[in-house]
Amino acid sequence: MSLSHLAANTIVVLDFETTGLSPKQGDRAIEIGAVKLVDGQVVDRFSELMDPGFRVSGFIESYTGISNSMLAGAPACAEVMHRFADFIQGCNMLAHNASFDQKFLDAELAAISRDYQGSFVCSLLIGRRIYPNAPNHKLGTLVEYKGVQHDGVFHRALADAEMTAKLWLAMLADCDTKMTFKQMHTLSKTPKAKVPDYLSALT
DNA sequence: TGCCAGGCCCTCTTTAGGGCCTT
Repeated sequence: MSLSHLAANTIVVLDFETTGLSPKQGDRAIEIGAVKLVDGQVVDRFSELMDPGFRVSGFIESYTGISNSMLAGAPACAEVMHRFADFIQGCNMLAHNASFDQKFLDAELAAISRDYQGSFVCSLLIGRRIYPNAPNHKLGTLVEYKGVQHDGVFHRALADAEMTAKLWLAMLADCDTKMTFKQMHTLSKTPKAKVPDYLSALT
């Protein structure tokens, strides 16, 4: 399905918390958070913990604030991901460092034989192109750099998805509010040296 | 035994190496 066959004005901004960096190494999702934007307005939210079936490391407990006891009472990944697959039907998606979230989405949906049609755009890649003078391009840094309001919660899925959505809207405002998802997708893939001048040094 | 992510992107590049980002 091409981008044009999806709801052009609807984007799901998503963020996974996981047991590690690589589903190929056995890592699983432990939380999914997402906000659905229609014409730049939040119209729906998704936030669920999920039990990966094994204990997470102390590092992950500390990094995310998600404890093994919290996960012990959560539904299994398969149950949550079925609901999330329904949530993202017909939508394009956005994430910060999207390749990371996409590989976990692909792995978790493959495990339950579900699929999706949307494409991903990456706010990290866009940030590197349009804010070259930012101290770095971590989500938290760009949120501060752009003065995006936040509640101080980081590394929880819904909070990070909300911040990524606000960052996305700030990026759109800086580039051109009328830029389409497809145009932003193209920008994210444009070699940095070929990004138009008026977009390549925003602050 | 020893290793253990992977895509993007820059540069002292392309016959490569290393930092940045995500958990």
